[in-house]
Amino acid sequence: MEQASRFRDAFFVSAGRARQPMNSKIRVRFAPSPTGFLHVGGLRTALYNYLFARHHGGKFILRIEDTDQARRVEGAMENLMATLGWAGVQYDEGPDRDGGHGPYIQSQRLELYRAHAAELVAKGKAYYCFCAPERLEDLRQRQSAAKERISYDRHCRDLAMSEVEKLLAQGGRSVIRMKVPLEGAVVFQDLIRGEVSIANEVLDDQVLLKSDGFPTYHLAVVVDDHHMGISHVIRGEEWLPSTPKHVLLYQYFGWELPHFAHLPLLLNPDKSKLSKRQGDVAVEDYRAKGYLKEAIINFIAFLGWNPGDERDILSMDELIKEFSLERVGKSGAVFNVEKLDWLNFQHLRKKPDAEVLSMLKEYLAGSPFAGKHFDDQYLMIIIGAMRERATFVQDFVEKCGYFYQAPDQYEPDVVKKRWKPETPDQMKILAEEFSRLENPKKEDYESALHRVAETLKIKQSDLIHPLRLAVSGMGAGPGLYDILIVLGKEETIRRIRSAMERVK
RNA sequence: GGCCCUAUCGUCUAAAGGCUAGGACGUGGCCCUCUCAAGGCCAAAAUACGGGUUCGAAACCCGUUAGGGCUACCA
Repeated sequence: MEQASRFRDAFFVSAGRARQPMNSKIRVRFAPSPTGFLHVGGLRTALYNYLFARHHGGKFILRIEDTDQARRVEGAMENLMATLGWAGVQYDEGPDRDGGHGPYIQSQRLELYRAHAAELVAKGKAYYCFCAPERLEDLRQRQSAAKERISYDRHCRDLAMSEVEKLLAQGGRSVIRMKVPLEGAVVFQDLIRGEVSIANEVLDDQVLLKSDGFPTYHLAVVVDDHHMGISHVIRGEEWLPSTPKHVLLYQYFGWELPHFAHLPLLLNPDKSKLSKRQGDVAVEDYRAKGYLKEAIINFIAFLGWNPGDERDILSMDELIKEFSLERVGKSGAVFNVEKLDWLNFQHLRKKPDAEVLSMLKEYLAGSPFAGKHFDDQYLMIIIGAMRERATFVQDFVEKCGYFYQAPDQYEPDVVKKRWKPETPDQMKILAEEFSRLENPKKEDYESALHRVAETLKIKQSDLIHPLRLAVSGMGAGPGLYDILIVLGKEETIRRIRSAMERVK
């Protein structure tokens, strides 16, 4: 495909050395704004950056874009870093990991942005604007009412130098805006979308430096990406329309352009941009629900990318090995939880027993059974019995509470179907037969039940189902004899007797 | 409204102009079976529409339609 070859050309040019994909010059970044929890879309962007960097032996940088003081949320940055760490998306440079390109928090780089804004003013590529917010609001309203394109009317673009100096001396509020050419167009290459072209006339004279002295995203991202040596800007598609402004800024500064790759958006089931109010979007939410990081990473990686073969369960190492921007698709992907559940099941199954055990113990500690002690050996048998039935670690408890506590109720539907008038008498005989067993194994329970069935001239299943109900209170679960082994002879008999009295 | 992006089963996707459009989740059925699962087998299910280009189009071009994104002194 044309797109693919374009990508290779772009890539090898950037590598500076043909046919040499391993290049330490590759530097990418994830640049979230610390306004809350890490969004799953954000995690995917971070992941693709990370995979791209690792695949090519480059560096992955975390940069905090906190240039909007109003939206600042206390602790959000720490949370972001912790969640990234939990997910295994490790950055090489970041606020707490200096790589010589810091600081990695934009609010600590204000002087740099001011200097660069001043440079553009001096070059005639930007200008001071003294328009009041009220005037701009009014302007937008009028444009909107007249169905005109909404943009700044460039009121201050051609103020005389003397006028500017006078207004500045008066100490009025001012911003610095970029001077967009009135004609022509910006054309740039996107690694995922190919050539993108936008006419200059539809571009706004974007504010670069706000009146509070902070830069806007557009200035900060260009300045930082340049000074941090970013080779590939891999970010969400929502940035595609403002990329021409960034391209223009690179030109104004005389800097080399990085490669751009705009990722397709993650979507709600109704295909709108993934958002709150249509389900969980914070990575934290999924973590709290018991999803494994392996499943989340695997799932998110496949939303917009695939390895090109028919594998669908991949580890982080395999993702690193297989990942390429060439195989990233162009259209948005719906985040559908059913497949995530299946992947969680798959990844949980792949975990060694010992690891599941420690996760189970951790979960138990926060459960209603926290006060009770269950030894490891006991829990291990439960894990063995429940593996094929557990999608989440908590299923080892919630789908089989009877392993932790005698049933206090019996599922009415199952009672109706399996518990006949003659059942209590049969259970009594069965309990007596069990009581004669010594250190019974699975087979011993089985043959004991078989003997009772023969004696009573009934089918084994006429005993099996009521017995399952008696010991578990449920109609579904592991093989009956597996349950009995876990419970042990005494507990089994106790539960049979209890059920004889209580099931009705 | 303007600009930009996108369009293959319900969902995630494969097919780089040439097989019967392949796989996965989910759904339904069958097998296995003491239940529920797991596993196995089978099935239903898609190239948005209309024009071109071509011997040949899901693929390339144009248009239409639909969806989405952006349109701030937010990022």
